[in-house]
Amino acid sequence: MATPKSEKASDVKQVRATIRDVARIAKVDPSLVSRIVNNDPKASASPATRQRVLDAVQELGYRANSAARMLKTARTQMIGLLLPDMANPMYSAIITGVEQRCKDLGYGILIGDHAEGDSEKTFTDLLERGQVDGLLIASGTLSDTFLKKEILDHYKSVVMVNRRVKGVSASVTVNDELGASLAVDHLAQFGTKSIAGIFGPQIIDTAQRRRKGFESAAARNKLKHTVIEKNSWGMEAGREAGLELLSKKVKPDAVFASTIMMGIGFIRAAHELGVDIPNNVRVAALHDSDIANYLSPSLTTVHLPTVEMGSQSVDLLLRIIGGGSPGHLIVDTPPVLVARDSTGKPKR
Amino acid sequence: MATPKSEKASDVKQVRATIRDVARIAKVDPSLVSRIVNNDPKASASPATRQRVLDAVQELGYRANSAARMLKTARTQMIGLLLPDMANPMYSAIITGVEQRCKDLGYGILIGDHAEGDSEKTFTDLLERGQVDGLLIASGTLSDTFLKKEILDHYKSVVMVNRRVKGVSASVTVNDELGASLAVDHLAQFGTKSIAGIFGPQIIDTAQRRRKGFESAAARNKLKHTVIEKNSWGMEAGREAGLELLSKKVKPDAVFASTIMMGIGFIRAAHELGVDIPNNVRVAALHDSDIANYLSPSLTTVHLPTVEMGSQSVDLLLRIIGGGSPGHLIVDTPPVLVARDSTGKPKR
DNA sequence: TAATTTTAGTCAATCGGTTGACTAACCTAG
DNA sequence: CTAGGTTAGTCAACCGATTGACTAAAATTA
Repeated sequence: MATPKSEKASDVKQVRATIRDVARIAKVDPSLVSRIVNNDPKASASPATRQRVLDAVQELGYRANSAARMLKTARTQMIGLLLPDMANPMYSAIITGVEQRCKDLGYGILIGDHAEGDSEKTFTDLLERGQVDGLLIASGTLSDTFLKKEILDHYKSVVMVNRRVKGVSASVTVNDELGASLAVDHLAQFGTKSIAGIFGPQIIDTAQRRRKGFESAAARNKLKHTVIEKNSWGMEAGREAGLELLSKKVKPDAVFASTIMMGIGFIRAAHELGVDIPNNVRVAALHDSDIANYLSPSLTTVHLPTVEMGSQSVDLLLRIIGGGSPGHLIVDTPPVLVARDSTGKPKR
Repeated sequence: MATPKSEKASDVKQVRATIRDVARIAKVDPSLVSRIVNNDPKASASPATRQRVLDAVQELGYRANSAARMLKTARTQMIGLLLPDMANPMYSAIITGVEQRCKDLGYGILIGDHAEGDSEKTFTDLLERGQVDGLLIASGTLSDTFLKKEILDHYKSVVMVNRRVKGVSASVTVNDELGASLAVDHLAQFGTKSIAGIFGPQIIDTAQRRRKGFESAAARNKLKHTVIEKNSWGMEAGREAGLELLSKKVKPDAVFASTIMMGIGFIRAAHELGVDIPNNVRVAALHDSDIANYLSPSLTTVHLPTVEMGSQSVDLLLRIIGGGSPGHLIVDTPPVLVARDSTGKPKR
């Protein structure tokens, strides 16, 4: 019988090395291995021993079994991220931020995308599986009362992202109000007399803040302003609002779309009605995304620090998990106006 | 001293009931509880006992600790999903499918979004943490050789989504070739003489299949056809291709964009050059998404069964995890043309 | 009725790491 | 030279669920 060459790169699924394997090779106790790989300050090992352990870890490609660690420590090193809709660029920016930060901190992300309707099941699943140390909720669609009830029931570490819910004591938001007013200030520069704002449901605090920014900036700029409130934040809502506004005899000089999706819908409506942007009406929207460059005309937006919002949500959540105090954080990176063709060149 | 009312709804984080708690209340051995809750056929319990156990489970709100279960069974009930870019509607459709199926089957999704560059780290992290039973890779950007090397090294259950890689024995794709030819057939209906196709890097098999479908359909329809190969699949690549094509003296009558993002970029280029769609040039793209309705003109697309691709990937992966044989699956839901304004009305 | 099978359930080892308590050897200071 | 303190490391009890092996009683069969 031929001697098997060696164990390397065999066709057999390799059995993962355990801490005991490492201990055996390094000739130490498993507990010492554990302490060394985890940088436990209580680990006292001579440099030589430490090196032996590290070498053994290297040689075997040892990585702690996360299930065992979870079981013992009651920590999963994972957080749940609940989103309504991955396709929305706002949310994908948030994910990016969450992902970056989690990667740095060695946390995994368990995702819960919930399309309309089944939201509640996903949500409770994620919680009840008990596979996450905490939860980030970036959902504009779940109702306050549902959130409150479930969250309080399960009493978990939860951070709301881009929204605040009464009864939930932690959130991370951006300065929506300032963002909205930047857009309005910009729109006001063109000899503008009247402006319309298009908003999502005002039951959501984010929409309220945007509206507040819109109204105060409009007033400050002495613009005649009107508000349209739709019952969603999407492209269709923006288009509908656009059709309403632009089919009137007196059209507004400028339009503020409170979400980029609404801005896209608005541009579409203008095309349908043959209204020229920016000559007949100027438009700016909140939240910047690459797509804004590829619309015709390209869409002026206000860049919100959404990626930062994502990463700071992670920080806050982990602080809470670690026993720290919750709180309501507003990302301090300021919104920035990104002027594009939909607002044309400023007069004057 | 006041007697504490009861344990309900206290301010203390509730300790999760363990299987022993259930066993104690139901007056049975923990092992029996385990067998009953898992529908183990070996469980033999009288109806009365079974009911007592079920009641106790209910009463305590018992849910098995997943870490403990993972540890013992060496199954995590989670799969990893590696994506290059959540913002791309193609990928968000895939996620939707994956999510739906996973939810039905009680699997969790550990997400790995990898922006350009750090791809490799995310990838290996996900694998090495050993927190997933298998991996779905829907990345157009990771190189074949890297994938092959890493995958073979770790010898894991892996399914490629929307792409095939030599050396990886499982994949799920859609009928890209048919999709492309549907678009070309449609574009050929307008007295079209010449057509151009815009593609991403032809090292990726998906791009190759699309090109093949384009060329054979163009030939079948007796169209003079040219191909532009860009080194990415995004909006900017589409725009650049558009600028090239449309600034020539002789423009093609029709353009096939092999991705919707390229289609968006192409429309933008046409606007920049003042070329009217569909009167001067018609365009259709592969992959349908809501955004297509809101472009101006709205974009004719071919709907690909991307959601199905996602869910069928899960099925295949779980089959492999369960010891089944891998294979290359093509989703059999056929692509469907969705005619919109960018191709105008058919002549004749 | 005695032998055998089935039913109903229990026992105990195990998965792989972690962590408080403990010990033996060595070092330092009085 | 020895008490007291470090240093280097070991021991063993968990964490919570699963599962093969086992037993006692009940039901069936011969």
